[in-house]
Amino acid sequence: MPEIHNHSTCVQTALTQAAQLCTERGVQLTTIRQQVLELIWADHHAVKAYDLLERIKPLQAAAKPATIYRALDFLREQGFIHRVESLNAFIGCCDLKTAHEQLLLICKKCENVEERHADLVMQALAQELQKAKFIAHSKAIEIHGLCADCTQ
Amino acid sequence: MPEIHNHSTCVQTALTQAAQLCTERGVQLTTIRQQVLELIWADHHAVKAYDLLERIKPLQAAAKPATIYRALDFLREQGFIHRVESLNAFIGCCDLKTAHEQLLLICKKCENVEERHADLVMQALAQELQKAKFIAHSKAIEIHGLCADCTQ
DNA sequence: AAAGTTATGTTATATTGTAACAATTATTTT
DNA sequence: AAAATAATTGTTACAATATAACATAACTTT
Repeated sequence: MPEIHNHSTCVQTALTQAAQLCTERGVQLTTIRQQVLELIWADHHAVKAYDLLERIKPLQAAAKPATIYRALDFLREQGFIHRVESLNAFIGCCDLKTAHEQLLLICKKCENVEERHADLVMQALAQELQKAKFIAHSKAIEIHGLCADCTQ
Repeated sequence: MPEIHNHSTCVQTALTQAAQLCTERGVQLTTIRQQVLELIWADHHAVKAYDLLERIKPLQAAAKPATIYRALDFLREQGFIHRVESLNAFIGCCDLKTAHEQLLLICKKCENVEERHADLVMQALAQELQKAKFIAHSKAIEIHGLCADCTQ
């Protein structure tokens, strides 16, 4: 995330694109799913499932763990969010339009998660996988440390 | 893992090196810790904490979750094992001597986990991190898919 | 409208991981 | 060797994360 960034635009773009993709794909962005997606986009931190559960309760009094996990499953299948494996948490995907692999930079201090394309890394990785004769289905590259803003 | 590999040698090396490093470092490779390390090295699959708990019970009747998690913490601190974040599981580290980053190739079929150095990937990653001005403390690169043996 | 599909409600439970404090064992200091 | 200190383990309880299974409701297609 650049220091200066208009977050409401950021969220609006994500929600609009998600809605559009759902229409194209003939799948339903139901109220619950949209609310979960909005809650995930509240900031650039990774959010835990049970935090989402607490946050959605004012909107969906009947919400239970399954409510959240089902919405998360859907949003992941559609590629709208990523699971941060090393945190058991979730973040909104910054680039719904172009298919891409995710390199996640997770700051220990501000807890922001930045998603980067990192084409060169992915290229080197593809080579390495070829060498290993390994057919990749999914890739998780998660780096923990300190982001640019937090290392002054 | 190469198809042909003498696993008992593989395990022996890991255990011997671990014991030696513990002596050098002045830390204790206690019975429990050694047993957990051996159980992790039983094969090249990632092992779950509660599976380890079941497997250690014949040897340590009093074993409880904390018993396992403490041993796992120790073994990780010493760099003898890795946590596979995307599986909530653990594997033995194949290279105790040279410090290195881990690229983990996780086969969905045979469930073997192969650890590779992947210097080119790490180099590209270092460049990307520099570009992002991100100071890395830990790196998890986990690829799920089909290994060479399972793609015939 | 009926049938089929998709989504949600609901209860219960499985899985993964930690906190806190007591008891024991190992190591260092006297 | 005895005492003091540190490290490890025992033990109980519980927190946090995630899924299964089945009932009900809502949409879609015919």
